[in-house]
Amino acid sequence: MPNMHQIAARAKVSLGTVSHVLNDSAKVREPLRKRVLDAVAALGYQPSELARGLRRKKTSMIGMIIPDVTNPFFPAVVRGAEDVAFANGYRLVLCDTDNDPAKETVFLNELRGYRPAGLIVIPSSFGDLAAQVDGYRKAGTAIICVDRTPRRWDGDSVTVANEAGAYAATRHLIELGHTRIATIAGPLRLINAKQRLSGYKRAMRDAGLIESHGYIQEATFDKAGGYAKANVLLHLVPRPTAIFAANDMIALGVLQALRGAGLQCPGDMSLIGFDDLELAEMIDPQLSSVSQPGYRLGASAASLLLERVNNPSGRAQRVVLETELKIRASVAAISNGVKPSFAKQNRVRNSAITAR
Amino acid sequence: MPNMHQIAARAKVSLGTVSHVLNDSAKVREPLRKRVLDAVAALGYQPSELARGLRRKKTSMIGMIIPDVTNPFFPAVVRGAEDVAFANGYRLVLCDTDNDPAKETVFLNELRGYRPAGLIVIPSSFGDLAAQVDGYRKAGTAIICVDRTPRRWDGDSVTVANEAGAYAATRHLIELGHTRIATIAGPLRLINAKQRLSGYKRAMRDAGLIESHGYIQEATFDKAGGYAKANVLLHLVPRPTAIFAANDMIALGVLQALRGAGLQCPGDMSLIGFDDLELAEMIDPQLSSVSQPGYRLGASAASLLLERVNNPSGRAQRVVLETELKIRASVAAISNGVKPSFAKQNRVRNSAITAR
DNA sequence: ATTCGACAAAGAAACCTTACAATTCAGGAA
DNA sequence: TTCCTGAATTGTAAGGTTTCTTTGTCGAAT
Repeated sequence: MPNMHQIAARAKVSLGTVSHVLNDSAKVREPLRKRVLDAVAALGYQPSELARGLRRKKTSMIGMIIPDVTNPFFPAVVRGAEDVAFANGYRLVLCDTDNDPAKETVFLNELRGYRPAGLIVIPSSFGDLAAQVDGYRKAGTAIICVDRTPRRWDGDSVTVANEAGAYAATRHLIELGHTRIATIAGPLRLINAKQRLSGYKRAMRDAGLIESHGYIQEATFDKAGGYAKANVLLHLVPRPTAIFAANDMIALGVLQALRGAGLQCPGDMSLIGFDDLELAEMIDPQLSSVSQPGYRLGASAASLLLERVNNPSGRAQRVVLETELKIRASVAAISNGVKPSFAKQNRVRNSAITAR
Repeated sequence: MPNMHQIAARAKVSLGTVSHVLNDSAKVREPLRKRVLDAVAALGYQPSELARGLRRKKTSMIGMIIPDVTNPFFPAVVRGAEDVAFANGYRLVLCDTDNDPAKETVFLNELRGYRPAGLIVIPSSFGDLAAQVDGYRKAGTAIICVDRTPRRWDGDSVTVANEAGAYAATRHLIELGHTRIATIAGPLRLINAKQRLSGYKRAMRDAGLIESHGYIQEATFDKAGGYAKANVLLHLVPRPTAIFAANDMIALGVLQALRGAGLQCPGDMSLIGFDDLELAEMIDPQLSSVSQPGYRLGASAASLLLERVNNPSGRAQRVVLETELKIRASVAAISNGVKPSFAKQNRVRNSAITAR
């Protein structure tokens, strides 16, 4: 591959001049400029990002660490981030941790060697990111957390209103007359799973509903997790009449379990998910879900990150995007239950309206 | 960030020794070795992949160019490639072309600057890859095409038996008694779209069915494309009774159009897709589809590529994976049609059994 | 006519690593 | 003891770029 020396030689200018032409870093008189450009075209020269990065101590790569490309929610985020990054001349290095903290650590370590301009992380674990952050910050690499943050994260982040979304979903089930409402939470070491569980709990409390034993299950954020824990819930006595699943993949697992048990949704069981994946409205029955804007999550993260790259100091920003409850066919009013009046949030929080 | 010099100074050894310890490129006596490792740990040293790549003229990055992360088929491929690459110490740089040849060109150009060890490409266009390949090959960068290849591609590739899959799908519809079978093909500049169309045509020919005017529609490989062209098909007279969609996203668009027109699937229209996305069996009705192994496609591509990286010469390999027809609820036998006997492929190819 | 300033271009150093050639050392054979 | 051999270690150049410093040129001002 040709290098700058060869361009310089062919254009009969110095190395520095070639660099200035290529980067617009100083004025170069038109005739010389043209000679350089001609040489570049003639030799099919492509600058080495390696040498460039080595010299500048920074590349135009952005490392993105996600838990699983296979969960359709994350590609949406990736897409958002990619679009913004690309438009600004940055490239995305995608790392899939497979929800494995060990793999996450490896990526976090290795990525430093590429001197990326920034990192967009959807963390899978609490500890490692926090431990690594210092190293990155010292190297002048910006980091932003998306969708979830590690414990006590004090950097930039873009997340959604998980607690409020879960509250709205649970509340909707309550308003339909359900009282035996279970939830399948995500892994509780993840802050978003925790927040969604809090939202569920607060709605239950606000309605004066009592947590039944076993009605709160913790699962991995995938179909298999949902399937397994749904089967646990289905064997409880009394059986819940509604389930709030902490994400749509879990909800899909629930549907599968229901089908396996010969139960109808929403006839025997109402179900609300979280994410509102594109497929939510295509499946049978159409899945109610708390919609979160995956693309915007990624896009905001990328633009915030780039802002930070250009202005490393400055207060950390925490963007929180809204969610929206989409009601579809997977929920039904309970026929034989007593419909409880829903306690006003500000008035009776924690008070004791018992509906049963 | 600390560099090798500082490690060498702290460990009181030469630069070369540090390098040997780090790369296992020569034996180093245990005490020295330990001193080096201690210094590395103490300073939190991380080798610069940039300097390394610059020196070696090659990095351990693999560029992967895909048309759209948002189509669930591609993440599966990515996942397969990522797993294999990761296991071998390579990292994936993901580029999303958004099906835009211009963007593809940009990526192809820019990526060279990073001196990746190899490229895994799902091409969106015919021309550009072919034009770039020479440059890459000269730079010693291996390239492999996945899922599709450009016209006259003579390098490594991993694809599926598109023609056979489409043939099987169409043949199944014919065997159910359908005679008015339409297809919504993908963009015909893509070889896989073309092959699937050929499979459809051959099945029709083999059964002696005549191509009706307008029964072959070309669409983009997404839901919007399927929706638009399905609406065209629904207004044809006589209306087709079955549609073979060139991928599942198109099929989803078809379902949407059917719903919009108040038609039943499979009652009024049988439908088979291609890809067998995970969601195919979750939607209503469950979608029949030609299953192709996305993960294996990616994994094979990555391992083939790595083989080629280590052994640049050697004949180009073309791996073709099998497809499998999955029949689900979206197809039904036609009630009032005459069921044609399906012509044996080897006997009556191109002969004139007319079924209507 | 000389000096000054502005600007363009050239040249050299630095970035961090690896590969290779050169040097040192220990131990065995003569 | 001296020489030789093989292994361990060291020194240095190279790789391609950017950036800083220096040199050179030209017109304007003194």
